[in-house]
Amino acid sequence: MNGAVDHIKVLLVDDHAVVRVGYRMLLEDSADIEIVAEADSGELACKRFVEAKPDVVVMDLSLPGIGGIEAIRRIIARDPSARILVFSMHEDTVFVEQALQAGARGYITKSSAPEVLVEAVKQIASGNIHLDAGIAQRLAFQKSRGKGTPFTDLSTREFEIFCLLAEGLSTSEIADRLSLSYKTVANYGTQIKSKLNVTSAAELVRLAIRYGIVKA
Amino acid sequence: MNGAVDHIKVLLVDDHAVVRVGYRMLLEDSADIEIVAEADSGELACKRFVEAKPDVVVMDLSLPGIGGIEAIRRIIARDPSARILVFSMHEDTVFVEQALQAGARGYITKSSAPEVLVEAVKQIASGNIHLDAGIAQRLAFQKSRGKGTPFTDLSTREFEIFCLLAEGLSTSEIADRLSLSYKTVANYGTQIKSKLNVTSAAELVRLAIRYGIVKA
DNA sequence: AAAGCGTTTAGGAATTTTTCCCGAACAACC
DNA sequence: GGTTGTTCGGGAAAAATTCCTAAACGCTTT
Repeated sequence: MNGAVDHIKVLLVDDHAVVRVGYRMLLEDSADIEIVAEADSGELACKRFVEAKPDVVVMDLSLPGIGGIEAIRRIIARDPSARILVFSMHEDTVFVEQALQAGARGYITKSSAPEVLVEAVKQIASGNIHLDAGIAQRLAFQKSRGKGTPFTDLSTREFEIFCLLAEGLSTSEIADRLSLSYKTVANYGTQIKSKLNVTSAAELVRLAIRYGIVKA
Repeated sequence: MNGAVDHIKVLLVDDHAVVRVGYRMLLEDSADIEIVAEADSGELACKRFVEAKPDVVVMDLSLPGIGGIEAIRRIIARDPSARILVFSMHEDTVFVEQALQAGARGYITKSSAPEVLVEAVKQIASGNIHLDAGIAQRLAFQKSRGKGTPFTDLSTREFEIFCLLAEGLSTSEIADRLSLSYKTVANYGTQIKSKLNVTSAAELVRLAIRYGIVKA
């Protein structure tokens, strides 16, 4: 089933037609790679996958409709051996986690050198996985302890303070509202950021919004 | 000075090499268009512009270093007749406003059909302006109601730093990226919050997300 | 040409916030 | 009874923010 594949059939998924042209040109420069289908939405990607039976799917995450993650999930549901390479502009580990959990076999960013894309496609075609080096490192660090949604290992109090921070309250305002020492809240803040693996208040807020905990 | 140009020399500016390959292929499919230079940063774009004297600059906005808006401003400062087409993934009118104010002659998004890019380059080469239809409509609608965004009284530099703050970069990371003193960026941060009438980083991020400047 | 204005840049100093390290109190659980 | 996790907060150092000030630059206006 696995092992070297001499002729690699690829399905390209990206909502920007111009970008797809770039991928196509780059990949077909390799004699053993052929683009057999393209899709500009998650739904279409699933349909094209069934039709074209590609060896590798190269997929952007930001897609109209069901989105890239859900598209991966559906393709994997149909064929658990599907080989999907995510080629996203998001370096955020939350996306990587989601993509891998959905069944992707690789994740590289659009900041990668063009050769990296070709290399990754070949790696994945032959049954390996391929992660961007920097991302793999961060992910490993993150995964060393903890799993599931980022919030599962927050305690009740931590989560409460997290929500207030995400809403924009200052440390002293929170201390006031919860009748806690300023120090306590400040220490919680540090702890929360550490647990959620973010370095700034901004990232914390975006995480909260992404998970619907506060609205923008 | 204007009128039909039989041979259009183009400068391509985008930080992703893969994407540049796509543009190049697409544009050079037209016999009368030639890519005479490429750049992957704002600074390099300015340098290449002086060297190559292109008829049209095709430019992404999200660039490392000084950023796309500032790059436009600098190129226009050198040559007010420069013809710059912005080819961005941001559909938000805030960016369109900033780009046009900086001197761009056109704005299309990466969701556009490939032919639109070619068409826009030709339009701009012959002295016209070219705005994506949907964007033009929204911009006109907004202007008609006199409903300015909260960001209109941010200067170019302020807006640039605002975007980076909203993305979650720390003060020192921004200083590093823009080659500015830490103090300068810190002071900008205070100034920006004051102008936008927010008191915390969290509120700033939410404002940015609400207006589509950064994604959650 | 000179004057005025806005923008960009940045230092000084005081203050506030964050971070890291530590420990106590308390409940729960095996 | 010991271990573990949660809550709470102090101390000290480090980092960030705020407010004030000012130089340099380009642009406009008189």
